[in-house]
Amino acid sequence: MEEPKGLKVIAERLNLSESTVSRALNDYRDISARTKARVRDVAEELGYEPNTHARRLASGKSDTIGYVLPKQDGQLTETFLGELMAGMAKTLAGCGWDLMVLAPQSSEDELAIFKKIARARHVSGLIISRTYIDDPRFRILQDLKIPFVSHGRSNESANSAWLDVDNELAFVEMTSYLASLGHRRIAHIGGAPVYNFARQRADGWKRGLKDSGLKEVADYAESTELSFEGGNAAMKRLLALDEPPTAVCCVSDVVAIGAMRAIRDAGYLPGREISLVGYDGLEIGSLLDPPLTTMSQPLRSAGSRLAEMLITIVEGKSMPADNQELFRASLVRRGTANPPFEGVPEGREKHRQSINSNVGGFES
Amino acid sequence: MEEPKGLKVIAERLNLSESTVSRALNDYRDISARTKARVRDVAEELGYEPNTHARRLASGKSDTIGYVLPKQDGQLTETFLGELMAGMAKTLAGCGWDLMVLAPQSSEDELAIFKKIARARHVSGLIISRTYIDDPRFRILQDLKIPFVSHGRSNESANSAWLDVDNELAFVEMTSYLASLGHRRIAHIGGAPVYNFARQRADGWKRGLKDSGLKEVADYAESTELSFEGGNAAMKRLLALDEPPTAVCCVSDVVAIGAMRAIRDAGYLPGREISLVGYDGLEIGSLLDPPLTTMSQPLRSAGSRLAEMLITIVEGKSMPADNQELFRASLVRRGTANPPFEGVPEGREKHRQSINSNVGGFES
DNA sequence: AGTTGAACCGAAAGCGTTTTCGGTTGACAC
DNA sequence: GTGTCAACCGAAAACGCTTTCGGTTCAACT
Repeated sequence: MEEPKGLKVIAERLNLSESTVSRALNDYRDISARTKARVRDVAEELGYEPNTHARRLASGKSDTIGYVLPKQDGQLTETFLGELMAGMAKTLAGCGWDLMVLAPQSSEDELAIFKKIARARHVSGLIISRTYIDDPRFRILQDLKIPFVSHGRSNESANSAWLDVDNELAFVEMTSYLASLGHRRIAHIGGAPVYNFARQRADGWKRGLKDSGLKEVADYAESTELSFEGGNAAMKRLLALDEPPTAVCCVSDVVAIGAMRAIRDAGYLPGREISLVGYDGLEIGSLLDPPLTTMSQPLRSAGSRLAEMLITIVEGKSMPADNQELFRASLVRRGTANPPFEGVPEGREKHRQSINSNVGGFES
Repeated sequence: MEEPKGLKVIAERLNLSESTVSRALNDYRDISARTKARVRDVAEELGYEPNTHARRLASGKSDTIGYVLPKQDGQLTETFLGELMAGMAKTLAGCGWDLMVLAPQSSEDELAIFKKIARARHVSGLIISRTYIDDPRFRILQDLKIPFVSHGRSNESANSAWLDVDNELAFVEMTSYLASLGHRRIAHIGGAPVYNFARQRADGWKRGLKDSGLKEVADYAESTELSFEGGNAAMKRLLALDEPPTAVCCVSDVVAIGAMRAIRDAGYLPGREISLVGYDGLEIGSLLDPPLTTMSQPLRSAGSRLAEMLITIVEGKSMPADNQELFRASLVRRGTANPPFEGVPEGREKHRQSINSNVGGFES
C-alpha cells in the first residue's frame, strides 16, 4: 500500500487545487481564513511535511547556511565549537533553516569549496571564524558574492558583517586590573601575529599599559603559538630576562596554563611571585592550582547572533556593513592574579623544593 | 546579460540532448568514452555545477547525513566535537555528501526532529552520540526507519550499527597497569550510570581488579557527574575513607583533574601518595603538574569511519548489524601513575605546607 | 539478405513544490 | 443593469535534474 504523499493528497481530500493548498500553507493572503484552516487541519492530520528539495528547487532558496570549521593547524580541539554551533543550529532551526558544516583541509580546498558554493548556491551564506589580520577570504567571498558573517574581524572586514569580542578592551581591562593590583612590570604573551584577535589583544595590552602610566618594554611583548608548549616556551624567555615581569597577560587560557607550568618549573608559584591572567574562560582553569584568573566571552549567544545576522543579510533585509557587533568579555577573578609578591627568598626555595620533588616516572 | 546555467547550455553547445549530457556526467556506461570526454571538457570550461536541489529532487536521494549534537546538560564544551566532526565532514565531502548539524534542546525536541526527518527525508541518515545504557533513541529511529549509526553502544544496540571504543578493555588495561605498579587499593570514579560508556568503564575496572587478583571494595566504586566538581567531590569522599585507595581510575580527564585538586587540597601530591589515570587523552592534561596519565582514543578517524558506515547503510550496501566496530584506546604514560608511595610522613607535611600556602585572593 | 545485438543517443515523463496570471464569483456603487 | 473592485481560487508553467523507454546505427553472424 503505497501512500502518495504531497500536496496532491491534501488537495484531493479538500477538492482544492495544489496551488491553493500550497498558498494556504504558506499563508498567502489571497486565501480565505476558512480555507487555510481546513488545509492546515488536513495537513496536520496526514502528517504532511513538505519535500525540502522540491521546495528549494522551486523557490530558488536553499534555507541553508554553512559554518566553516577552522582549518586545523594541528588538533582541532577548540572547546568553543560545541557551544557556538549549538547556538547557531538552534536559532537557525527556529526559522526553518539548516546548518551545514564545511571542513576545508587546506586553503586551496577552502577556495574550491567557496567556488563550488558560489556556483551551486546550495548554501545561501557562510559563517567563517579564526580570522586573520589580512584574511584573503573576505575579498574572495565578496567577489564570489557569497553572503557571509565572520566571527572575528580583520583588516578586510570594514564593510562586511562580523561579530567579534572587543579583544582590545578585554586586554585593556586585564592590564589595568593587574596594574591596579600594584604591578608595574606587566608582560604579554600573544599569539601568532597573523590572527586578528592576537593583534587586538596585544593592542589592548599596550593601551592598558599606557592608561596606567606604564611604559611598554619591548622584551615584555612575547608572541607564540596557541598551545601549552607555546605558552611554556614564551614564559621561559620572560623568566630569563634580567628583570622578569611580575605579571603576564596571556592571549589564551591554554597559553596561560603553559606559562603556569614554566613559572612552577622555575620554582615560583603562579599568582604569587608572578601573576597571570588568561583568556577564554575555560572551565578547566577553575580547577587548576591555583585556579586561573581569566576573561570569559559569551559563546552560545554569539552563535545565535551570527546566525541571525546572516539570515537577514541573505534575505536582503540588511546590508552586511550594518551588521557589525562587538561583544564584551568579562573578568573572572580566580587565583592567579594578586598583588606583587613581597616575600622573602626562603619562601621561594621552600616551594621549589617540594613542588619539584619528582617522584619518578614523570615524563614532561 | 543573463547566462542560462544548467545542462541545457552544455547540451546546446555540443548538439546533444540534456539527458545524454546528464548521463555522460554521471558516467553511465551507455555513453561513448568520446562523448563523455567532450561533455566533461565543456562542463569544465563553463564551470558547470549541478543544481543540488534539482538533482536530489529528481533522484530521490538527499546525500545528506545529520549529526545530532549531544543534548547539553550544562555547557557543551566537549573537546572532541571538532575532531569528530572534521573527520565526518571530510569523508562525507569526499563522496559528495553533506553534513548537517542538529541541536535538539530537549528529548521532546529531539523526537520532533526525528519525526520530521522520517517524513521529509531530507536527511538520509543520522549519527548519534552520548548513548545511554537504555537509550530510547535506538528503538525510535528503528521504528521510524531512519538509518543511523551510534557513536557508543547501548543495551538497545544489538542489531543496529555502532562504533565504539572498547571502554571496558581500556579500563581493564588501566587497572592492570596500576596493579602492575604495585597498587592493591585501586578505586574508580565513574560517571552517571545512565551513560553506557560509564557502565563499560566501571565494568572494565572490576574486571581489571579480578584479573589482578584484587578484590572489589564497594566503597571504592564512586560515581559522579562528568565535571571537575564531580571528580573533586568523589575524590574527597574516597579520601575520607578509613583506608583510602592508593590509586584511582577516573572515567574522564576532566573528572581526573577535579580529583587531582582534591588530592592536592588534602595535602598529597597526585602521582605520589595517590596515583590516578584519566581517560580522553586531552592535550591539556599534559601540561598539568604533574602531567596526567590517561587513555586516549582516536577521534578524527572515528568520525570518518562513522560517516563511511552510515553511507553504506543508507545506500543499502550493508545491514546495520554488520557495522559494529570497536576502536581501541591507548595508554598515554605521563606523570600521575607511579608505584605506591613509601615515603615518610615528613615529606607529606612539607608538601602540604608549601602547596597550600595561600597567597590570598584564591577563590576556589 | 535477414537476424541479432551491442553500442549510443533522444524524447519525454517525472520529482513535488512555488508562483504568475487569469478567471470566476459576489457585493456594492453608480 | 452595468461597471468596479475585492476576495478567492485554478491552470499551468517553471525549477533543473534523473531515468525509463525506445529508436537508430552498424558490425557481425547465420
